[in-house]
Amino acid sequence: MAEEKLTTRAQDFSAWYNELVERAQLAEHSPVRGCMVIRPNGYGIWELIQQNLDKMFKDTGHENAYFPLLIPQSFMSKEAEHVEGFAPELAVVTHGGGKELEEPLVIRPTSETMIYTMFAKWVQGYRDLPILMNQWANVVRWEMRTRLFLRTSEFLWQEGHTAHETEAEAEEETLKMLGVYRKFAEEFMAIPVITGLKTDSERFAGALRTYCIEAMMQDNKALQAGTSHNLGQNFSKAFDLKFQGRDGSVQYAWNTSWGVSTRLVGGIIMTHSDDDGLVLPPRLAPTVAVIVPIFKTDEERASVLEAADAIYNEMRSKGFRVKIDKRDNMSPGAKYYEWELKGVPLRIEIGPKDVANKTVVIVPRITLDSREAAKPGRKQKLFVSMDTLSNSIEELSSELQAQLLKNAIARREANTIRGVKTYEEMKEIFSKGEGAFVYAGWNGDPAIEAKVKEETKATIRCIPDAEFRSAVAPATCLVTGEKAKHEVIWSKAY
RNA sequence: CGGGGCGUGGCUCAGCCUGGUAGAGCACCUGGUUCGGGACUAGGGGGUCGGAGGUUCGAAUCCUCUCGCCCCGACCA
Repeated sequence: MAEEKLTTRAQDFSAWYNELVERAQLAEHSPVRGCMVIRPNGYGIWELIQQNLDKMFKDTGHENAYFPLLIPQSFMSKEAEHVEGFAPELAVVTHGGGKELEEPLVIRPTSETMIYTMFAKWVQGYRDLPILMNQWANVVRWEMRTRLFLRTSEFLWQEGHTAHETEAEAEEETLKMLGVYRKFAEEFMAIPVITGLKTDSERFAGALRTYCIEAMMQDNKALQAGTSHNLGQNFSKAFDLKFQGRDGSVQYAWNTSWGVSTRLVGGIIMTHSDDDGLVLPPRLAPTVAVIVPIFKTDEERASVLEAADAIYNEMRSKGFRVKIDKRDNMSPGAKYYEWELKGVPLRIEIGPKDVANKTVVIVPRITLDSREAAKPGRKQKLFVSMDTLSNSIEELSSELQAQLLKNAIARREANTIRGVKTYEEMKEIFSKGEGAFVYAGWNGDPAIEAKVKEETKATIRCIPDAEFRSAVAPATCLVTGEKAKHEVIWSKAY
């Protein structure tokens, strides 16, 4: 017995998450309060997120740039709501080179103020628009309570910033990028998301409207996985971002900003992983398959390693992210547990019998409905030919990817409650720990939203887009009984 | 910032009440036997007990102060 088992999700979801992140060597707490060190296993996931999202941004016409970490404090206060929203969580640099600075510099919590200052210099006429830009960066928000990946004082993210000639164009861009996020969540992270509009209380400080993608974690709490803001002319007016229009008049530009962060890694963990450890969607797994050679005698060792190496080299040359585990101080069983903990989607076992048969055994990290069921209490074992191994890896990867999304959708639907009749009923639901997504009518009054938050800890995650709404829209506000203005989703959230 | 808990080899923790300058399991190193679901065995290396001050012949242990971390709450991606 080497390692003890993880705390299970049922025992303590929060402890399960923390143990998993550390034991799978994704990240750990740094010597600096609230900041995390992202280890290679975790950073590899982020790198794949970056690569794939970056391609999607470029395919939609955006370019990357980089703006500075430090922002003059005065910039922050130019937009009234913005400063109010971010002031409490700013880290401020007051000294440089041993001397007190004339004006303190804040470490960016987000870069609107710096970026629109620069955009203002670059834009004179309508022909200079649109500007479609993105940056990959770190930001700092001095959070009171932190959790690895989900909320840390410093985090990595991308922030897209655009400037447009018209309000309609800005709105189109805002929704387009929300769509990109949704596509990425579903196709790469295998996380089903609900798109929708934030209420005023959850809106980005300084935005006209904030749209979001919301996902349900395994404890039925919501995770805001990405946001896309229509900033209107709030920042262009604050930063004097003007252009001369087609009619000759001077106008303020229309801006959008949108971002996702390393929080997505936390979302992937909390959506798919199980009591054995991390489960990763193949498309974002730094290692898609690990080869474990098995042998007893020296002769077996030689032939098995030769075959395993051949397979390894062939798969690498074909571009598969595979690893081979040749450690000789560990039994195969111990290796299985370790790679399962680390979330590798496919395990390829190769022993003397396989070498003789020109086959390997592939064990998928989760059960695939598309394959023959395993014997009770056992894992699925798939015997595949060495000759067609790359096809098998491709097929199994996409089956596993699809299975994860399917499982996540099923779980979300099973924990979604529509048609709640009374507020008491909803209170009852949220008092029971498990949580849910509760669809209900709302009269649009922020005071009601605040009251419910106070009494249940649940908040309005979003006003869902049409495709997510109930077939029959709730006619009345669940709390007041007045005519409902919107159907909204209530949930506890991270 | 309020409430709770904790700082002792890399990790998890015991020792503290009833002071006598450290101990276990895991991990690590070396050898042998093992290896298709968490191996066994023999030997070995590594800590001055978060920090500072105090009491004492003597402090991981008692006292004071301090720093940090974790959990719960208010705030948030």
